[in-house]
Amino acid sequence: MVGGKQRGEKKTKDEDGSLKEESSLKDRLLASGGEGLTPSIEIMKKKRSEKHEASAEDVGVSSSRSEGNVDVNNAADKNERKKKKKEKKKKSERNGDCSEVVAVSSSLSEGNVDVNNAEDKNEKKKKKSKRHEDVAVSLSEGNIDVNYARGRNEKKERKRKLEHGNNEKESQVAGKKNKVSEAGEVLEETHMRIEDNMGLQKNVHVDLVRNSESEVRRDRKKNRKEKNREDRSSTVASVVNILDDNRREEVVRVQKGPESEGIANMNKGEGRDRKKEKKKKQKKYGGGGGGGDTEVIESAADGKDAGREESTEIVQDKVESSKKEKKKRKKKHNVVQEAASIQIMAETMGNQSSVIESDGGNSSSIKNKAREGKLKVNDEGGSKRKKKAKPLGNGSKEKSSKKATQMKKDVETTGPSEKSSSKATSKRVSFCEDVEVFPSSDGPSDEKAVGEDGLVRGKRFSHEEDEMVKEAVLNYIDVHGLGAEGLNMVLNCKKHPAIVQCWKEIGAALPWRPRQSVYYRAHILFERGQNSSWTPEEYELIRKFHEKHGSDWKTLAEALGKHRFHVKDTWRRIKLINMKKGKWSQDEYQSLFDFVNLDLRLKAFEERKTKHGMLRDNISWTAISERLETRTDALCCQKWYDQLTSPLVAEGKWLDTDDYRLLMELYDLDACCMEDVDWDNLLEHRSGDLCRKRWNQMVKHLGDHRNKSFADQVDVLIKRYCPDVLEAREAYNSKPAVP
DNA sequence: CCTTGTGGTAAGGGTAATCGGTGCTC
DNA sequence: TGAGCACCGATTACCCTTACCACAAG
Repeated sequence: MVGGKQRGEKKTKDEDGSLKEESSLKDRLLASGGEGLTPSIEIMKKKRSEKHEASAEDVGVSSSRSEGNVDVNNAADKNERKKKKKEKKKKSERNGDCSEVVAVSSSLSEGNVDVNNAEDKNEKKKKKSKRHEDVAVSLSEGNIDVNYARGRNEKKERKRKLEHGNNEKESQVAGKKNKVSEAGEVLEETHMRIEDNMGLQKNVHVDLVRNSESEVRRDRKKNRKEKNREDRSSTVASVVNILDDNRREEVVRVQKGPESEGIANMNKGEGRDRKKEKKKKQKKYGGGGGGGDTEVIESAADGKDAGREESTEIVQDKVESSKKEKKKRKKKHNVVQEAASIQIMAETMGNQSSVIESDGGNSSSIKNKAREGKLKVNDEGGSKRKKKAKPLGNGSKEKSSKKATQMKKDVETTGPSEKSSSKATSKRVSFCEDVEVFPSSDGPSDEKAVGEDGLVRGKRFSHEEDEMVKEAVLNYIDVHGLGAEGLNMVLNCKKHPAIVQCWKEIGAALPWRPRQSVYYRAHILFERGQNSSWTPEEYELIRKFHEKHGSDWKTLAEALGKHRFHVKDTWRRIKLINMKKGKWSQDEYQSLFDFVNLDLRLKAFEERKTKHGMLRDNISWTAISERLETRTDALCCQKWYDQLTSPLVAEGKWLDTDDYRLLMELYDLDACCMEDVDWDNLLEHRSGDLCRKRWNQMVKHLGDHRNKSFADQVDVLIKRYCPDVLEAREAYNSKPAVP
């Protein structure tokens, strides 16, 4: 409740500030169906239509465009046939041997499907009347996904049944496990329902194919309408006014101070307010802020959820008790009870790894574990890597270790990291702010990872560094004779006044790293769970927990035997109610571009703040994801940088801003096909080959539009890459970085 | 009472690894 | 037509920093 919903509330609460104005700006822009977003396009379109009037070559253009439709249909038919064949093949394989299917079981893929199932189920509970509509929505991604999902669900169904059978056997042994099998039944029923829905979806499928065809026609019609729009100049003027207003507001805002922020700062300013509110609310838990909602939902839930509900209750009980403990800090910590409840959790969840080392273990055993690799360390990364290693990133081990020693030497001369508190050093690291030439996939280079204070930030811990951190902690325990409870004490040193400053000493072992980073890393290394995959039941637990208690990740993490970061990250992945999977739709692409463009535009009026080396454009992905509603922030970010931004940027051969220039030139040129373009003279500072290469990259992410005519493709892309964003980006980049 | 230092935590931007689908070639 | 392979996109897990808070010591 605290996360998404509270954000929604907050937005409405802040209606007096400029946020409202900015959001209304955005609303206005979006309400105009993207037209308002593209003032420069309108200007260009006007120019272009004038050009058309002057020349009499329209016939050629339109004929070439009409060819696009034929291609689309042919391609669609071809794909259709292929898919049917594949499906047949898959079906026969599935019917062949059930046990094979079980053997194939992968906990990860299981998780995926079941999450969807669970989501579907929730939806059904809440909106039973809308059942069929929901199915249609979940399927709206098209034919491929329907078949794909169906195949996967069939597999899962069989697996589920077998697992269910096992659960029944176990249930005779233990009463608690009975509840798990009940939950299994619920899941099974969900599967049945989903399969029923699949039947319906088969029928929907035909319509979808038809729709996609008519969509192409609709797009073309829409494009023509847009071109004929007469009121272009007024739109341009209004948007320019809006932007000017925005500029003025920005000045006022800077003068007023950080009172309210736009989408670009939504995560920061607003987030802070939210945090404060959240804290207050969390303090009031006992009274049940938001508990009312949950109760209603819970009472509405049918009895078959009892199994899972109960397991949730166990966690919640644990949460309540832990909160009481927090309140009565001076009370003795009841280790036995905690361990017992964790044990129950582990049994209920079937999570063998959930038994965290609450007893701390003795230092020697920890050492052994660490050395034997029982405590999971991230050294597998290097050897396991199949994929092409990205050039810089983590860097090779030798390289990083050499660098580390070098840095260590450097820092030792200047003294240990006494000044390493985040406030003292924050925003002092001047990493590459030149967005265009930032190697998109590499992260900061080693040199750039070293800040003015000589501390390394934004660079992953190497295996050697991990070992050093572990060694330092264990050393501290040995030297101070902390014994069996040592690790526990160090990781919770605040509870032990005698060693409250232990991190000063431990952090000194890696003087080139901020103490905070060492602290963080040590917690990860010693606290992360061994079982990294998530079960559908765990997903459901997180949802229910968050619904009731908000972001108290630590408590939940303790109960689940996982690290709180990972619990939190998992929540980030599952929190969107309308989350979509699979291929991105054109609408999603367009929306992503619109929101990123808006964010970049707003940034043009902001100070250019120096951030740490891991950040690139500092785009507010969370805010964008919330608006997009169908993809998580991480997915948006990844889509943007991995696919929509050219890999040529990483190679230093291309700039992000060149995308805009290229498209503007192509739009002006109004060529019918690629051959008509004089690529060599398109951009002054880029070769023809490069321009063509980048064009081909852009076309790759046009989805259905890939089969359209060249001119139509330019139209689609110019709508995505609004030319006025070029100015905004240039304006932002030309500003001096503010620490 | 104020300031400073420290541990602790949530939030958020970003990366690495893996899996499965797709398309190309033979 | 189908097998084999490489590539690419989607997904998941994980990383790391920052901002902020609470609390204790000076």
